[in-house]
Amino acid sequence: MGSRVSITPPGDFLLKRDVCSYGYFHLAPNHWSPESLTLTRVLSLSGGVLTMTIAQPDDKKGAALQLKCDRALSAGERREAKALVTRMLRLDDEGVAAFHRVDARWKKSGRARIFRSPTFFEDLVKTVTSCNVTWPSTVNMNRRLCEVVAPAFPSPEQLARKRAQTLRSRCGVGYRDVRLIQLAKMAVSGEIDAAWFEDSSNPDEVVHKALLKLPGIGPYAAGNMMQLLGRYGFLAIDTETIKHGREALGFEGTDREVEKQVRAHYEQFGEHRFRSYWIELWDRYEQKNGPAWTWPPKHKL
DNA sequence: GGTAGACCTGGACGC
DNA sequence: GCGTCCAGGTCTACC
Repeated sequence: MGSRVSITPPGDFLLKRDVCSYGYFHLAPNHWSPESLTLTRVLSLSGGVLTMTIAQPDDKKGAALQLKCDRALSAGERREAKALVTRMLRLDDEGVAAFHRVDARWKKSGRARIFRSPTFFEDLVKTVTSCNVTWPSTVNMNRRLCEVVAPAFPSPEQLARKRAQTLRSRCGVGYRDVRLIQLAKMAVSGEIDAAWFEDSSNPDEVVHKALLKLPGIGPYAAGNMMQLLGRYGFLAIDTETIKHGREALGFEGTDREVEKQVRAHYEQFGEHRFRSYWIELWDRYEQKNGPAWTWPPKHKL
C-alpha cells in the first residue's frame, strides 16, 4: 500500500505552469504527462527508492498538491519527500512579489518560478550535461545516467564509484566523463559543500566565483547554477541568448556585440534579471509551440 | 586578457 | 548505408 501526502502550496502556485517552466521537466528521472498534467519521478529517500507522482487535481492556482507514492513512507521519509518536492517546485520562493514589482509583465500570468531538481548535485550534473550539446543529447545523457547508474538520479557516491569509460560508453557523456566523476568525488569529500552553495547568507559574487572553479563549469554553467540556486542576478549566456537578442530584442552586430547589448538590456531588472530574461524566452517558445505543459517528452525547442 | 583549436555526440545532408 | 559537416560550452596552450 502506497502513501499519499498532501502539500498546500503558495496561493499563486500552478503545477502545470511552474513545472513546465524550464527544460529539466523533460529530463530523467522526471516525467511530465501532458495528458494527466502530473509529474512522476523516482526519488531516493533514507528508506530506499520510490516512485512519486505529483498532481494538482483542482488545476487552480494555490490548490492542494497530492503526492502519490508507490510504497509506504515513514514519518521521517514524508518530511524528506516534502523537502525535496519543495526544492524542485520552488515552493519556498519568497521573491515572487518582488520580481513582479520589478518586471510587471508577468504579474497577471503569475510566472516567476523556474523548475529545478530536488538536489544541488542533480542540478550540477544536469547543467554539465547541457553544455556543448544540442538538447536531444542532454535528454539522452540524463536518461542513460538513470538507466545505468541509479534510477533516482546518481548521487555523488554512486557517480564517484563509476569508471570514466563506463560513463562514456554507456551513458554517452563523451569528454564530460572525467569532469562528472571529479564533481562527484569533490561532493563526496566535502570539497563541494551543497549546503554552503545553498546558504543565502553567502554573497552572490563569492558563490559565483566558487562555481567557476568547478570542473566543467564555465561562464554559462555558472550563470545557470546561480539561477538554480535562486540567485537571479546573473545571466547564463549561450547561443539561445544571442539568438533571442537578435530575434526578440532586435540587436545587431557580431555575437560579442549582441551579448553586450543583451547584458545592458537586462541591467534594468537588477537582482531579477535572469527571471526576466528566461520567462521572456520561454514565453516566445510557448507562443510558437503552445503551452509547455502540452509538449510531448521528445519536444524540440 | 584575448584567441585558436581540441574535446564528443547526434542530427542533417549528400552521395 | 556510409562519410562529411555542423552545433554546442569548456579547457588549455599560446601570443
